[in-house]
Amino acid sequence: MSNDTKSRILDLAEQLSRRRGFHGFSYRDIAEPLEIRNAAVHYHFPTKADLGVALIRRYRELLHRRTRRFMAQGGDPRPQLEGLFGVYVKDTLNQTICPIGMVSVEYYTLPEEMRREGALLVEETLTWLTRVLETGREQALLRFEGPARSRAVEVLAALQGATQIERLSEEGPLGTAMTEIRRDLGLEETSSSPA
Amino acid sequence: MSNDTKSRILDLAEQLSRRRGFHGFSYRDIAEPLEIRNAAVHYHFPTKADLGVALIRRYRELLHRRTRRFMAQGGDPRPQLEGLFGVYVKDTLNQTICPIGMVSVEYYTLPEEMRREGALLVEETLTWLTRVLETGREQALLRFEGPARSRAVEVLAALQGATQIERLSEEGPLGTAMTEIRRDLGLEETSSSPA
DNA sequence: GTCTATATAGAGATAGAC
DNA sequence: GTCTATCTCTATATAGAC
Repeated sequence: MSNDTKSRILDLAEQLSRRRGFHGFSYRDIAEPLEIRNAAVHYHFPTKADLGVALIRRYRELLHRRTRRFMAQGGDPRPQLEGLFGVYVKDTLNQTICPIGMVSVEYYTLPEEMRREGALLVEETLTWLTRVLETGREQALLRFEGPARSRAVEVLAALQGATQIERLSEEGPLGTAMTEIRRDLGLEETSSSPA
Repeated sequence: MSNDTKSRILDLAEQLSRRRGFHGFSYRDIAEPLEIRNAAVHYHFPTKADLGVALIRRYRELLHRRTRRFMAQGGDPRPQLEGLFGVYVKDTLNQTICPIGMVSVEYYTLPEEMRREGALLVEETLTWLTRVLETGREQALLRFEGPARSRAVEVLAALQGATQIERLSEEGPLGTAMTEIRRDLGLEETSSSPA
């Protein structure tokens, strides 16, 4: 069915844009592997801006699905945090970066609506992460000073930056950053990611 | 003289690439404001790859000039650290990001030699920053646990990420990140950047 | 919903005169 | 060292048949 084609376009476009940047892939790069024509892609997404907006919007919906339960009824914040780390680890395995980094770097060349979607993604991510950190501190599972929101900003920035630097360094900056973040939050090293 | 043209090309190309990404500007964007022709730019930089490599190499040389004295004979590491912060603050004022972020995000679409230059820039920055942190700890001016190199990775990643997120958030993530970094390093808040 | 065919614009790059 | 002129390629996008 056609809905399937639309999803496959989105899947591929998301991978390509997060690997090569939004201007680093073309309709041809979408059409060829899917064995459809250029015009078929335009049928589903008339302009590239439409495609870009759909991409980020879908990513936001994924975030909502993953965080809804915690936002509604709380719970152990540690798996939430490790889940976030896992997203970035997966990105490095896939040679991708998170959409926030993509939108940030190409910001001034992107259509207005993509910028807005990117801003919403940042806001929603920070709101959730702030809640995770605050809950962890209340439950004495995390230990840190200052506003939880500020910590959330630092953690998000560090994860995003480290995932990008991963491409330019052989020493595993993401793993290093995660270790340091855990340390900053008073989280003892567990099974994964030894220093 | 022609040398002047070459410098002006580099100046403009650096600003454009760090504002819009390396694929976000064209020879035309260089030629027009400088009131020269497309071909004149190609005379100085035959290919865009040549231009990109020259850009990062020049940035590396700037880093060397700024850090040479400290690397040679040490000194107070605090102005070094604040100088680093200042670089990122200036970036947000200029609507630019550091070249590491640019190269990282567009990595898989960039010519091999630009990738290598980016990797060198990261390595040299981390070497210097590690030395700054280590020296600060030895002199009891900074307080943190774990390897200085790991801290350096986290700090660099956080600054890079925060500078990017600055474009997507109104709450001043870079200032927030700097405050948190200072806190993590046991640096008391001084004049600038209140929480 | 997908196709063929094509319009239009812009990119990076080069030849050769001055 | 800079110019005019042009080449080639690729991009996004659209018209209209099936």
